[in-house]
Amino acid sequence: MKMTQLLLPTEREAPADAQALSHVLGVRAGLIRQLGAGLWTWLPAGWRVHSKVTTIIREEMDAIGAQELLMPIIQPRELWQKTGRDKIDELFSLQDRKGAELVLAMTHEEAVTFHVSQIVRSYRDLPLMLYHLQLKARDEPRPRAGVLRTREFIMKDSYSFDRDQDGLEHSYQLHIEAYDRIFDRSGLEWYRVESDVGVMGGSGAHEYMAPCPAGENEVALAPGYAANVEVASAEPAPAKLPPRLGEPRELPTPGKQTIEDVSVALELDPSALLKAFPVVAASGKMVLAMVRGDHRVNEFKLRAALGEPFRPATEEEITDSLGPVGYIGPVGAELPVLLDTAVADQDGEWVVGANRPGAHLAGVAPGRDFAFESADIRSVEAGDLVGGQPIRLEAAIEVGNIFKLGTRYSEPLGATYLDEEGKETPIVMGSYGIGPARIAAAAIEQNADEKGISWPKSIAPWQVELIGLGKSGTPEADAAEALYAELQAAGVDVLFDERDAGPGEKFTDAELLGCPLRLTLGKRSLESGALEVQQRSGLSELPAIALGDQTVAAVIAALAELK
RNA sequence: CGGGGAGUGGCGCAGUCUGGUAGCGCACCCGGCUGGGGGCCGGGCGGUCGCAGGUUCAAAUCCUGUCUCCCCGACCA
Repeated sequence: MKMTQLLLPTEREAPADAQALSHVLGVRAGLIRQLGAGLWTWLPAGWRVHSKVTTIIREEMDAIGAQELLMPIIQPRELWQKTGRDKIDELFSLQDRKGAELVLAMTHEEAVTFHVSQIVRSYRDLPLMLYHLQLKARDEPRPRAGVLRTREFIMKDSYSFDRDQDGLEHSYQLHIEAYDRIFDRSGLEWYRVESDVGVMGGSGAHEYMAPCPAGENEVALAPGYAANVEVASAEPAPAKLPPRLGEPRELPTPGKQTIEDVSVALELDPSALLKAFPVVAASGKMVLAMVRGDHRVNEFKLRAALGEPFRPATEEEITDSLGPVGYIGPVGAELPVLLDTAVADQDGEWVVGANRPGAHLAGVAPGRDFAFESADIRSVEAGDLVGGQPIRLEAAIEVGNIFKLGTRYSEPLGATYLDEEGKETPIVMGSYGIGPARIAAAAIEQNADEKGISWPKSIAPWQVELIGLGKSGTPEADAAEALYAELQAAGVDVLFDERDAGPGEKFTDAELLGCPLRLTLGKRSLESGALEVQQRSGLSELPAIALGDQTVAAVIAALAELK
């Protein structure tokens, strides 16, 4: 591609409202432009990146025997009513001219299951894996960070259909292998982490996380361990408890309602206090969840422990059933107490609210002074141990997820088959997503420097950028033109900057755009008889390549050396 | 949805408080010079100041309403 024919609107300055690196550089390098909130156009160079990512995805999905198809984004609402997903706030809704209710698909479980339910009749038709690359639309409450969280985006989603749980495990394992290869080949640093299965149930899920500063998620990492903080479990540092009292003793704490205030007033470490978190479950049951004062309740874990969604209790509910907000505790409470394992597993006495204004109880021992059930309901903290190793927390963006659905969709949509005994059985499903745009954005975030982007070779818009110096008609410009033609003929993925512009402008743009290998041909090159070669990563100079019969072969060899 | 901020030429911004001929840098167009890190000289094009209504002799500027976008949080299969 010749630069003069390319729509590549590079910008010297960052858009004023951009924060995330992938947003700033995506716009400055001329890859993407915004149309509205969470609505982005991929310009030619950016679309090349996107296409390279989707090509890798297709190759690896095909390699595990998945078949590509294409399903509509506009779908009858009725289908979504059958699975109950028509209630989701993020679902875009519309009507046609006849008033028929339609939705814009957020994913395609309903559609693919609908088809499979009609087509698949026998156990002989299974297993089956289907995928497509299609737009998803989500009415996000808050799109942000350029292309990282948008209202419309292309997603690769695949679906597996098996006879039973064992079959699902196998399909799931195939996807793990394919996904590992996809993210490796895309040049990302990534982790496969355990994730929350969410309210939809299912028997297991993993997320693929790419660490980057603009990431919206946090992952807990230790040698041999990686999990979304939503589900991560680790061993906490022990609470720093004062000497035992042997029985509860009331202490006056007027005006001290927060963990911090109470711990300062009593001269205790926050871990010596228990934090009470009253919640009301969807069924109406009220529960007093308790964690250590220095810990935080993890909503995902708590929901899992309760077995149903919940909301925090209102101030009125708290006052009616316990005591004044700021002084509530488990002793004498009429509510079931759900105590975090970090507390339940340590023998000792803690400080809790006395359920009376201006008072706390010290010397309270779980079990002796109040009954409880225990569960892991706290969020891990940096420094907690897993297998004796401290964990660290890192921001990351979710670039893919894999999910064991079970019969969540096959049952409501009637996707069944007849087994060997002629018995009607629901199909066991899995679903697997990847966001190519997020892969591109994560690659920018992970590899950028102060000059611009530094693409992994596999997904760079072009692998090579050839910069021709000197205005057209000069010998050096002619030589550059000739070299470009030879590179093209040899199948090299090359962008040729033959603009009538100054060298500074060309170099700066090349560094912004971030093609892995830069070739420079100017008057100086003709004098020395060699082409200058620089790799974008680290901006380090590589050995010059002699101009002549072997130039193209040498360029291809230099390219092969790059990661 | 709560909090904060912003809409003035393609981009980045000033001007708004204190109403009086719409400006600057970059980009763009023409001519010339320069030609290995966004170079120089000269001449140009381009904006009903987000939108609607109001106040006024006069509104980018004051008032009312409204739309859009961004950031933090909530939310997020």
